[in-house]
Amino acid sequence: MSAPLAHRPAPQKSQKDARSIPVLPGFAATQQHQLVLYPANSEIYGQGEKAVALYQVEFGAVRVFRLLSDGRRQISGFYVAGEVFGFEADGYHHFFAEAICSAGVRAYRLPPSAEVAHEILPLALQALVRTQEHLLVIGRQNAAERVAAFLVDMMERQGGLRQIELVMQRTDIGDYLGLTIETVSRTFSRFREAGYIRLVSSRTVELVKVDALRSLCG
Amino acid sequence: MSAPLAHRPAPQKSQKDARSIPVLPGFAATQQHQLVLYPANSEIYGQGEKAVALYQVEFGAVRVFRLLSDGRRQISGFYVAGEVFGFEADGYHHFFAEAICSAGVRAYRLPPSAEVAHEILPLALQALVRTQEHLLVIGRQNAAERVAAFLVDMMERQGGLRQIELVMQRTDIGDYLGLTIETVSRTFSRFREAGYIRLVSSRTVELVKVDALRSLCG
DNA sequence: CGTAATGTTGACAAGGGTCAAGCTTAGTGG
DNA sequence: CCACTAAGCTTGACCCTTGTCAACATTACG
Repeated sequence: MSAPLAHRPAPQKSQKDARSIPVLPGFAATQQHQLVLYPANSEIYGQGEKAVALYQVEFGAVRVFRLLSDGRRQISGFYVAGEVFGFEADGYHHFFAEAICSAGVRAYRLPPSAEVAHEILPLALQALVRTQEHLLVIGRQNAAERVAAFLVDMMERQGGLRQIELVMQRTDIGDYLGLTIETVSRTFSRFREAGYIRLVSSRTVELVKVDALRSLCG
Repeated sequence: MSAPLAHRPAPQKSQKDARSIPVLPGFAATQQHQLVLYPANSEIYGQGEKAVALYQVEFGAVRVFRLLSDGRRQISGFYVAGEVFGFEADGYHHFFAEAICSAGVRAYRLPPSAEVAHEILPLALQALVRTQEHLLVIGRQNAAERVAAFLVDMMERQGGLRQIELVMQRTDIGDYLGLTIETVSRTFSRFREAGYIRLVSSRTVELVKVDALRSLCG
């Protein structure tokens, strides 16, 4: 399951450019950057491709993941409006990136010899710390702790509002947390029964007892 | 278990400086860098401390890890001669670093406004990719696959020799792979029974069937 | 309204954790 | 040099969490 979708619909360049997300500092208006629209489940880049740009989400959401040969998938991160992804080490992508839902992504072409390194470095370091913290969740926490950490993280990334929209489906959450969809679903149900959350719909969650969830995260 | 060791023996500055590890490019001889000796199990830095330097292992080995409040530990990486660690996002350490065995570590003081960003960026990106790949191992592979991946990785980092020295103990391997020491030990035994490895001693492993191990990794 | 995709729930199995005992090795001191 | 000790490692028995398989419910969509 969860093989990367084969189709890659031709992304469209955006015509209008009314932006709420500021251009990355260091990439002045003269620099090459352009907004591209990706339909839901379309590929933004694939493993093995040459890495030519950094990407910033303008709207929608993106998943970045890796696959094992038998199809097992690990999502290393979700990215929503304002967040940057696409960091690669040796000029080639080691991961896949796909739009979760219809998404606008600004591609910043990388100058061959990066004078923008001092702009990119903080972003890369932040990504590194986030990934290492995720490693702790995956490596040492149980299902309830992982889901709680996920919900709290999502809440904080959506401005701290108690009611959050999960753009991704259960499969994505499972592959992000190293769990099966059944375990994710059951954990949601347990949280609902315990009064920690309210499932407005399967994709809309109200965090009722944030403190309880937070204390679960360790 | 595995709480960070409280004692922090005063590290000694090295007198002689016969080096096999080249100084990081960008940190010229004029830059501030200095070799420090850390005894086994001594702390190099701790979570919450101000991050003032990058570190490169000259000899010995280092573990970088994070703790949950109940003592569960996740080692995000091991570092041996030539490897660099200590990347942090916001000026403070989010992790602990300890010498596994007696280790020489060169500390590169970070200039406040980093002109060396373009030197550091590739290292940070490499660390990011490594961590994301480790995430796949932890999140989606079973015990045998994790241990196989660990052994193959260790082999490659020690020059590809079939006989490798594991400087870390089983507890460290477990906390790196998200497993208990018992499971690590049992998996080693299974590999031995299957003829994949030979346990010369508990810390010395000969990889007899590298291909078998490699195909286990996915 | 019908169909497919997505999500939920239950029964069962298995992989890995926990607890406990014993073994091996290294270090220490008589 | 050997005995004692402690730390580290291995192995076994048992159990629990999570995965697997299956059925069913719900939602989205044509």
